[in-house]
Amino acid sequence: MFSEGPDTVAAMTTTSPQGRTELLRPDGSPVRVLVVDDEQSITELLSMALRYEGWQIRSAGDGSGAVRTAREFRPDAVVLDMMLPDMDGLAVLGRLRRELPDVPVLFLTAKDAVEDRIAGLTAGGDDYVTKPFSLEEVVARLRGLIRRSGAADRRSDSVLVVGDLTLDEDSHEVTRGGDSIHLTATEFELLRFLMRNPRRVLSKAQILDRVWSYDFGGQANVVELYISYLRRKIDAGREPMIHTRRGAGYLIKPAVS
Amino acid sequence: MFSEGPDTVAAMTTTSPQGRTELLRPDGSPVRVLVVDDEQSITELLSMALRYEGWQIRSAGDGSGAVRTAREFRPDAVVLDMMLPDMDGLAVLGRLRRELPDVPVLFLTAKDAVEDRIAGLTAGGDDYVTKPFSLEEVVARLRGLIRRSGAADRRSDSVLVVGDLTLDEDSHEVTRGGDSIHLTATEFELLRFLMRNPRRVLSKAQILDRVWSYDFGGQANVVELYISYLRRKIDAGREPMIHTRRGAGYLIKPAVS
DNA sequence: TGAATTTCTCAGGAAAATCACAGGTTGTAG
DNA sequence: CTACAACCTGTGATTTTCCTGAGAAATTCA
Repeated sequence: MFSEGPDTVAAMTTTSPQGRTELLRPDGSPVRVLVVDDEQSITELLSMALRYEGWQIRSAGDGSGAVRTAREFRPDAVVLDMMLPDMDGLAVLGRLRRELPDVPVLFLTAKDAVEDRIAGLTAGGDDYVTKPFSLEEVVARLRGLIRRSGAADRRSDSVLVVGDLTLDEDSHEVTRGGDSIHLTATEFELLRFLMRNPRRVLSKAQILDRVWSYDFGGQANVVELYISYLRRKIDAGREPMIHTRRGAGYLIKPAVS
Repeated sequence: MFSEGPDTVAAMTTTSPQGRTELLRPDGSPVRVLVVDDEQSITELLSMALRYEGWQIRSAGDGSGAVRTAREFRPDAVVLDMMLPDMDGLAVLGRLRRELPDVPVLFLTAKDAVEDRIAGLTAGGDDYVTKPFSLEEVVARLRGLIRRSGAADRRSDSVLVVGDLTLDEDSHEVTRGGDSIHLTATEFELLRFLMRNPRRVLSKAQILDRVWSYDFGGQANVVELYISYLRRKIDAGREPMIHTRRGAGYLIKPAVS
């Protein structure tokens, strides 16, 4: 049966007190994710962020450790750096596949070495992000993989809704009051983060930490700038949904409060 | 001078306040918090304030002491100064994470060092306050962290209610009789402090100590001024909820007592 | 490769918040 | 009733925070 089986991940969702929707396994236990990267700062960063999603995390620093942990931990998804010290990423993948045939993998890869090798791999339903990534990106991709891998129960949809504003995480489509709105990649991620935490004040530091890459070293006022861009596209001439809490941060909420 | 002597002492020694919602762990035992700072004045100040919340406190003055204490004390949350004598704040964080993977951390950091060093730290749901902080700020942030981490028993919600007045700590929204009221950051903190101690006289000294930063060197009548602001916004044309006890302090209570 | 798009820095200016000061008001002790 | 202490609040200076235009740098796409 699948009471303990990690391979069946129906994408049940439940809503926590904060209004956050969490992915859960059919038996109500938390989703399990294995993180594999040789840089410890990366595994720690990812573990933190993914635990905060309510998931159960294990990490490994090399290929053999990954295979060993996978066998015992039976994760529902794997985050795998393609650049590991002991063996080639493809070799690790092969061994993982033997242990966990149906588990989706999110590859981490350097910016340049993308197209050739990865393209083929993602054909099987896997996905990848390039380093340096933003946490929102990793979390979103992972949520998508897990959601789709539990094909039996695909009730959870990928659309966030706040008031008359909608954002589709799969198609990247954004509408307000029915009108389609074009956003750039960064604008999209910022809006997604806001909409995943509606009616909640988010500080500029929080936003920077989640939406921008972990190695971003620039000015903190990019957040102000992109809020400004979003307002121009989303609140333009309408009842504003993005609000400033001076000295605290920003929040999004339905217009007709 | 703003110490009235007897009144202050009387109010300070009042035992467990009624109407205060206390955070407890699932087994009913008090929440445990570890405070790490090398300035003893700071750890003492914090320990006193946090104990007053009904929490169990331990403190450490350096990184190695912090790790040692954490292992044995198993706190539900950690307050961590990023500037420690023996090791880098990030190093301490790493070691703490290994001991206590799921424990939320509240960082204390200098005002200017925010931009560079905080990057990535709030990613896992952690939070930070800048020195000099106000005690209310630290307590509120800690309560938020503990609440969200699930260490606390009841998934207590973030809304304070006194009569027809409500204050939401997540959205920073304040309403009276359904009408939304806009408050500035300082007004918000003052009202939060009053509402967390309803029907209780709070001296100007107490208010100054909790709501303003510990290094505030200004005139004591800022409290009067901000009470005045609050009244204008909250009691405007309604049955007053904020009352003056001449020679003693202020208190808030439901209008139709 | 060149053009279009996107990301980000910088800086000026607007808006808001904080606080000191001081004169007015109210409660109360004597 | 008087005088004083405690409290209230208008005014405005100072500081903080936020917004946004302009353009440079980087990236993407044809």
